[in-house]
Amino acid sequence: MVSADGAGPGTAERCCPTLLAAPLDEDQAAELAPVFKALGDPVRLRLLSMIASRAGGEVCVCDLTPAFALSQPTISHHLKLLRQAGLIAAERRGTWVHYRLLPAATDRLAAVLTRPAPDPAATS
Amino acid sequence: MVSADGAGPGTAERCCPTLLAAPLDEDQAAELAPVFKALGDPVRLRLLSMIASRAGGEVCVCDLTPAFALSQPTISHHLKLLRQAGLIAAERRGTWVHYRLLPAATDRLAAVLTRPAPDPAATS
DNA sequence: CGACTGCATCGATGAACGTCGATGCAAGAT
DNA sequence: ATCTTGCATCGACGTTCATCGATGCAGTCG
Repeated sequence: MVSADGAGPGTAERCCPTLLAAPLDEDQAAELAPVFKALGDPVRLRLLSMIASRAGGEVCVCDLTPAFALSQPTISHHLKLLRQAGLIAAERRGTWVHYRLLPAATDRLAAVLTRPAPDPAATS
Repeated sequence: MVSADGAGPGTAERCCPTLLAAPLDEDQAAELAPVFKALGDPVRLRLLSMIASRAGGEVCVCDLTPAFALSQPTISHHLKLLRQAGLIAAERRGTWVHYRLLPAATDRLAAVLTRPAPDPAATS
């Protein structure tokens, strides 16, 4: 599976996926952009927030849909995009489908946007 | 009593809209989404990275344009979107226009995507 | 002064996106 | 088995986006 804070060798992650420290590689940009694009919609942002801030870590779709003035297929569509971006995961339990956050994704984005250091000994 | 950083109970959370702690407000989502949308493109992601990782903190457009296989108007368009999102700022010095990162924007996004606490008392 | 360079803006075009109603499928209820 | 509910998928429609060539504006150089 995906190693969130994988420190072991052989992982597909580079050493410094920090957007603010070194120029982003073309492949890295192509990999990161869709995830940011998934967050570039108010509805998806609120959906992710509702899922992530849930105590049990899981939310039923039946709790998400009535929170918006949108049709049920539209909410399902946004959830699918968030799922394809690797931000959330779905699990069917009986009649209902529960969604939960995949913290590795948000952790990665937060790391990408975090300034590593104010360059203490960085001369040339 | 604790008076360092307002970590006590009843802390006002209006200053720190953490996406992963509480359901995002509709207005907050509408304000945050365009910024994420600006990052949802590989070209803009690389542009921002090239600007942010510059030592002097400033990059001339003439250094950015030849780094892509795109026309100059297209690069200018992407820079405009990043500027409108509040991520970068432009300054004209003589013939050339220099862009620099606005760290407040990326700091805010990083904070939004950061998990506040690793569940101190909620471990099973 | 006029010519040239760097960058932004304009108008157009094809692709992608957000949204909807209709429909399909899975699982529980009767 | 049949009906009902919860959710995903499909097809369609209008809007937005990414990209381009052409053009305009600001500053420099000869």
